[in-house]
Amino acid sequence: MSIDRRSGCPINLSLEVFGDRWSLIILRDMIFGGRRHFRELLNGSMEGIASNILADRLKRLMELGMLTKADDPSHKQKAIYSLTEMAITLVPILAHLGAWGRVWLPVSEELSIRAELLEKGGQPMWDKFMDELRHEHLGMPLDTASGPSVRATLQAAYEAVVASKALAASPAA
Amino acid sequence: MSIDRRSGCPINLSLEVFGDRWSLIILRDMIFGGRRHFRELLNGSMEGIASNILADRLKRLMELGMLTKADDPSHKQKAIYSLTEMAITLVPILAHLGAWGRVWLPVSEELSIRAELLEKGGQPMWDKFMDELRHEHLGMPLDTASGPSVRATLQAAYEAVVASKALAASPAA
DNA sequence: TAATACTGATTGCGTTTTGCAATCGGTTGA
DNA sequence: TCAACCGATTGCAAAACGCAATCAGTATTA
Repeated sequence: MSIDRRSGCPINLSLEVFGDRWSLIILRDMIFGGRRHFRELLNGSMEGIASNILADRLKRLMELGMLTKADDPSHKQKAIYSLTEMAITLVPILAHLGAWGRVWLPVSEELSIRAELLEKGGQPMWDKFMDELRHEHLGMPLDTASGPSVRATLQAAYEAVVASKALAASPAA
Repeated sequence: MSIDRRSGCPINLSLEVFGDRWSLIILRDMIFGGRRHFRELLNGSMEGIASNILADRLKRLMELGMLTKADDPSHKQKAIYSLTEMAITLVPILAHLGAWGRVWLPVSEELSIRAELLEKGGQPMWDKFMDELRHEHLGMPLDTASGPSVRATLQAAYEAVVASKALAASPAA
């Protein structure tokens, strides 16, 4: 379950960590969707991840040091998953990945608005976002507590696009 | 063999293109190693790709528009693979991936020197590199023909580290 | 001219990983 | 008491993978 070590190349090792079809999807949902529980990740998954795959990937990501797990005080059986610093620093990679996909692949308008804003925001926005994630997942103090959170900003933009598309679909309603 | 389209999310679609253990490795060898032929990719692969997997991925990457294939005039049976613009614009992603891996994973010194230089060079170096790749693979004119090529610079740094490590291993020789 | 090596693949086969559906024992709130 | 929910786990089929052997055509060279 741990890393293969086919070679010591940084790109290869990175691929061995999240070079599959689900690991980055899970991290994306935790980072951008704010999901912390198994069921949130399972039912909220746009791509329809299966529960065994989710369980396997969560375990693997924990072994690799990308996630930690803790008991949720509100529910004895509930576990809460947290991003580690290692996972939080993926934000720039996810931003680039989204930007690349937006240019070259048949993305949907409402799902790409986040990537567009994140790309335009650039490093300052990524830094602010990572700072917020450190606060949320690692309990660190917020350095730059200014204005609405990056996640809220992205989410609001997403919902605005969804609303405007719904309006365009039934303008008389 | 084509894309799944589990969702229109840019990150998901990007993962469907190269979210496996080999596609990015092949592109890495073409971009940083300058490999253009099947055998070069097969035998030069540090991670030891199997020939059927290589054939499959080359075909898939062509279908996705990341590669093109042409006859090599020097050898009637030789095919030469070229990167498309779509693949060339992966350079910043590969740079970030390498930088992240260098920080968090057990990379080897000689294989991470390239990632280090590419990270330090930043966007200007990535632009220069992409310009060189466009020249090499797409026949475009070189906009910024100044100094040694980025690939040569990275390669020289790699070889210097290898040499210094060999010296350290047998100092009296 | 004949032998040898190299070209980009393809095939067969056994192993591993993946995806899906059903299910698990325990917890919670009504 | 009972249905809904919690994080998983299991069985099973399909796909992907890794490896070795092989292919036909081409170039090199003895």
